Parts: sequence; C-alpha cells; structure tokens
Amino acid sequence: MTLKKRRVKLEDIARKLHISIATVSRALDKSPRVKISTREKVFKTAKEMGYMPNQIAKSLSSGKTNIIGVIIPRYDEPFFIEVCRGIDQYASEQNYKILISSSRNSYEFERENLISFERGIVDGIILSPTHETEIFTHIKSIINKGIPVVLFDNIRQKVSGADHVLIDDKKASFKAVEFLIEKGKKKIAFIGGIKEKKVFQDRFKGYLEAMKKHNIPIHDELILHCQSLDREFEDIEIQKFLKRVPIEPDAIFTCTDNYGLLTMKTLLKLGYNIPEDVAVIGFGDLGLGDVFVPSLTCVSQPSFEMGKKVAELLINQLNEANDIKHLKKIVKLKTVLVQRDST
Amino acid sequence: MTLKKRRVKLEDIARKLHISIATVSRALDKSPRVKISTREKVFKTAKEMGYMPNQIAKSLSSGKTNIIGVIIPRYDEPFFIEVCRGIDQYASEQNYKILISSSRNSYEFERENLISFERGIVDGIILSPTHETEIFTHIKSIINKGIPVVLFDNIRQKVSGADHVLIDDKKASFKAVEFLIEKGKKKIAFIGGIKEKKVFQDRFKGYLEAMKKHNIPIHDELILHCQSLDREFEDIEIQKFLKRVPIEPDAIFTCTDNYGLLTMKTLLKLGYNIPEDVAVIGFGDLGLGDVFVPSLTCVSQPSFEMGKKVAELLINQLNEANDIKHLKKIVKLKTVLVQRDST
DNA sequence: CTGTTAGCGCTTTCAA
DNA sequence: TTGAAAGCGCTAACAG
Repeated sequence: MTLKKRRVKLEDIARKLHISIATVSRALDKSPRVKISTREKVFKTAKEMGYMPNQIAKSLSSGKTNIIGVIIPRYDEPFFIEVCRGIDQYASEQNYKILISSSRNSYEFERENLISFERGIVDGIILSPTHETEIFTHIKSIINKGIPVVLFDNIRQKVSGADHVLIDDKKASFKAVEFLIEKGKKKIAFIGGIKEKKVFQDRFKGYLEAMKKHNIPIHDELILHCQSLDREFEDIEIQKFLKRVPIEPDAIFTCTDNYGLLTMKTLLKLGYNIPEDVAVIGFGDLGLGDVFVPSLTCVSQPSFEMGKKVAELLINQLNEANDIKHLKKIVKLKTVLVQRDST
Repeated sequence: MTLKKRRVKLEDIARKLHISIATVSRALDKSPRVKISTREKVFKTAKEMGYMPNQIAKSLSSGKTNIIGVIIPRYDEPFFIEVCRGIDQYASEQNYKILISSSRNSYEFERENLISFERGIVDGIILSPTHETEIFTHIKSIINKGIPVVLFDNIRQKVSGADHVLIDDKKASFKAVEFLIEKGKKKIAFIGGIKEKKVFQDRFKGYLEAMKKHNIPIHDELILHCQSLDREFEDIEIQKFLKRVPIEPDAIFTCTDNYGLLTMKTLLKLGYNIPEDVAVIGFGDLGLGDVFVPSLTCVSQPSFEMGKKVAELLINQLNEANDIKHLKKIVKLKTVLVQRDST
C-alpha cells in the first residue's frame, strides 16, 4: 500500500519551495545569511516532508564524523566500562558519539582496530594499550596522519604527540601497603596481574618499596603474579596460591578489586577471619567492594573521571586549529585509599 | 620537516599507474573484471603509497556503513554489558562495528538516540526499551523508513516489523519460587524493581503464581518493589525494607543479582544465617554471585548468548533483499536455575 | 540574501 | 579488460 519511499533530501525541499539547495542547507544551519522568513518556510517544509539529514554525506563533505573511537583491552572489566561511561558522558554533551571496540588483550587486534578506525570513520581515538603492546609504531603512525589520540591507563611508553591520562600506580600501592604496615602487619602478601602489564609492574614496585622502606623482609612465597586473562582462571590461581602458601600472611595487597574479592572468598572458605587473621586490600573501587561482607578496603581509582578527562583532552585536540601544534599533556589523576572492613 | 601530507586516494594510485580510477577501485575489490597483472600492480602501488580507503566515501556511495547502533537503558548494569559483548562478538565476525549509546532510563533519550541513528550512520538498530517506554511509535517510524530493528529484554509491547529476543521472565521466576517452596520455605519475600518495567512485572507474576499454586498466603509486607534507578539507593531501599519487615521471611526471591547480593549483605549484617534462616535467590547470573560468601543461587539468564542472537537476527535482516518481506521472529532463550550456597 | 558550481572519495553503470 | 562519467547528499567558495 505504502509507496516505495525514498529519503527526503535537500533537493526535494528546494524544489518544493523553488529555491536552491544551498539556501535550504544554509537555512537549516540557521545561517544569518538567509532571510528569516525563508528559514521559517524551509523549517516548516522540512518538517512536513519528514526531512532527516544524511550524516554520511555531511561527514564526507565536512570531513568530520563526530564519532570518537575507543579501544579498550576488554569489556569484562568494570574499570574499562566505567571509563567508557565517563567518555560517553562528556562526549555526548559535546555532541559526539563513541564507537567502542575491544582489543581482546591482543596487540594484533589493537592494531587492526586502529587501522579500521584510520579508514576515516572516527575523528579521534582513545586507546588503552594491552599488556602485549610493546611497540607503539601503530599509534605513532595514526598520529602522523593527523588523527588526534589520547592514551590512558596502561602506558608502557610515552608516545609523543598523544595526550596521556593515568594514575600514579606505584605511589598508590606504596601507600596502601604502608597503611597495612602501620596497622602492624608484617607478613604482607602481594597478588598482582600479568607481569607484562605496566600498571601491575608499578603496583608491584610500590609494594616492594613500602616493604623496603620499613625494613620488612620480602618473601617470594608471598608473591603471586596471576597470569590469567580470564575471570574463572583468576579464581583458580588465587585459590591454589592461598591454599599452598607456606607462610601464613597477615595481610594481602591485591592489584584489582576482583583479586581482592576472590582472595576474601577463599580466605573465608578456609576459615580465616578478615581482618583479624588476614587483612585484604583491593584496587579500583568499582562498586562491588562495599557489597561484599566484609566490605573491601581498596585504592579508589577515579575511573569515571578518567573517562571524562580523556574525552575532554581528545575533544580539545579536535577543536584546535590543525596547524597549531598541540602541547601534549600528561594528566595524573589522584587516588584515595578507601578504608572499609577488610583491614 | 615532514610535508603536509594529504591522504592517498584512488586517484593518486590511478595517476601513478596511468590507469583509471574505476580500474583501481575494481582491482582493490578483487573484481574478476580486472587483469590479474593489473590487480597486482595496483595492490603493490597502493601499499607503497600507504593507501587507506575512505570509509565515509564508501558508505555514501554504497549506502552501507557496516555499523550497528545499540541503545541500552544504562551502562552500569552488567547484563547490558554482557549483551553488548555478545553483540560485538558476532558483529565483528561479520565485519560490523557497534555504536553504543545509553538512553539513561529515559524515553526521551531513547527517542533522541533513535533519531540520531536515523541520520544514516548505522545500518540497523538493536534496542532494549526503557521502563518509561510505553509508546512505540518512534520505533515503528524507524522501521517504516526501512531500517532493520531488533528489540531485546524489556519489551512491553510487540512491535510488528522488528525481531524480538527475550526470556520467559514469568516462568523463570515461577520456577525459582517453586524451588524455594519445595525446600519447605513458606514465608517467601519478593524484592523486585520498578513496577513500570515489564520484566519486573513478569517476574512478580511468576512469584504470585507459584505462591498461589501451592496455596501459600501472600503478605504485602513481604513484597518490595525498588523504585531506585541507582545502585546506591537500591542498597538503602533494601536495607530499610529488611530492617522493618514485620514478618521474618524464611526466603527471599529477588529480581536481579544485585538485589540478591545487597539482600545477603544486609541479612548477614543483621545476623541471619544464609541459607539456614533465610534463603536468597537472585536473577541474572552475572559473575558476582559465585564470588560472594555464601555464593548466590540464581536464575541464570544467557546474556552473552542473547547478544549474539540479537546481532545475528539484525545482520540477517541486513542481508536480506530489501523487497523480501522479512518474517519477524520472536526468540525466547532458555534460563536455568543455578543452585549455589544461598539456598 | 540567494544561486551556481565545484568538490568530498568512492561505486557503478554504460560504452568501448 | 578498461575508461568515462554520473551519481551518493551535502558543504562552501564564489558570484551576483
């Protein structure tokens, strides 16, 4: 019954009103170079005809898509989701949409994603490098093509030409461990993530430094670097570690909230009291720590804020004149130790 | 030092090789209508010159962006993230990218998002309606313009012309409650979400039916419909409810995992034993239930699978010839009751 | 204030 | 097997 409907375009409005396409375009842009009465006529007709601008045509012609590409290592990590929320919040205020893709913890995927973004679908890119990412030529190459880039979180190497947003992982973990020491803990275990990941390396360094500063001997048996990239296996690794650890720790500093929760779970099942027998600290503060019983003390990382900041920096770059050489920034966000029942 | 570099385009390759743009385009497409030797030359030159196709131009010309728009009510709900993961998984296999936006639990935002997608940036749309969404004209209007749509999860009203993916909420909760009854529980409380949301309505119906079937009296005092849309307030509402409930329940059926966890937290703090004094069931099975101590029994909803299914249906629609009238499908996915320590 | 016109970079007929 | 040329729908420079 309904006729085959072609999309209404500027030309249709122009023809109907016996004016030029350019005038219609300008009228819809509310350009001051169009008589108000004409503008009104155009708006009215556009509405009547159900006109909807074609974003693709606009983009081709203007060279701007108003889309930001975001590449994160994985979806199933609340930290990245929080950051994306922050990005989305800021971006949508500025009339940008975000295209998220996951590099699945793989350098190759990260590279592929970047290349597919290079095809012009995004105006700029926000990226959190995977643990595998050692070489940054793929990123530099994007920057060289004039596409703005902002990096966040796990940055093994500074990339000139990109903004960076991060926290001071070493300092944060140093303070957390020191806090345990000040509580009188001596046998402090460390549970970290894959060694290759910069953030985990730094958190480990903070642990070591705090121990050293207070002259507490470091036992290798009390140190675990989880190698899993999968939630299920993390659980198994941690259980195995805790069941076999030769020295009973009186505190455990863990590098993510999830490690912290898994640690508490296993400790409780093994019959330990938290925090009396063993204190536990997590890292992240992603909303689950205060649901668990006992609630988890942790380093609170401003994930949402980080997302907003990252988006802000990118959009600033986008708004700069192309020829003005942007002074790239390195922004460090503050962390706080949130004390709850596990310490 | 570096020259102002313009992007390499087909024309540049064509000129260098003294052939036409059309031939270059066809060669890169591996069209059989191009001599193999020409194709090879083109590929070689394209690589040398660092050619990168312009996706926007391609899209304008082909009418296809290979982007799927996804609209979810909120980001901070693991269920939606899992679904998005599933969508992304299937979509990326089929060479689609996804553009996610949140309707922030608001009908108005949902509508706006839809309209912005209508501007041609996406080939099709996946949408999970908010609790506020009562009218579906905005969705129908999209469908009428020929844009494929798939709906999932909270569908108050079937929309002809769209595929639907859901679970049988009523049956799932019926079975869960019946399970509690069979365990000998009599004073079963219900904690649900906003009354306006179809899924919560159905889960409530399942509860009522199970109680009725087994002739167990229903006490209004044992029923809570959380009205919060915010994690923090959910916690407060549940605490208040549990502290004031006049009849002590011996079991609590809750409509999300988060409600279940919050419920357990509060019960533990009030000194109850789980499951001896009170059993608790959640809904969702989103990875936290088995970390908590005690672990949470829950209705397991196949979120990731749902995402894959939804993407599959959408891409099927996209692949159909435009004139073939697609028979819209309603897919119901199975749920399972996962028994853990809280019952 | 309005119109004409030349692109944006690619695809795709139609012709050769 | 290749090329010329007409779009895709919109923007923007230029002219009037």
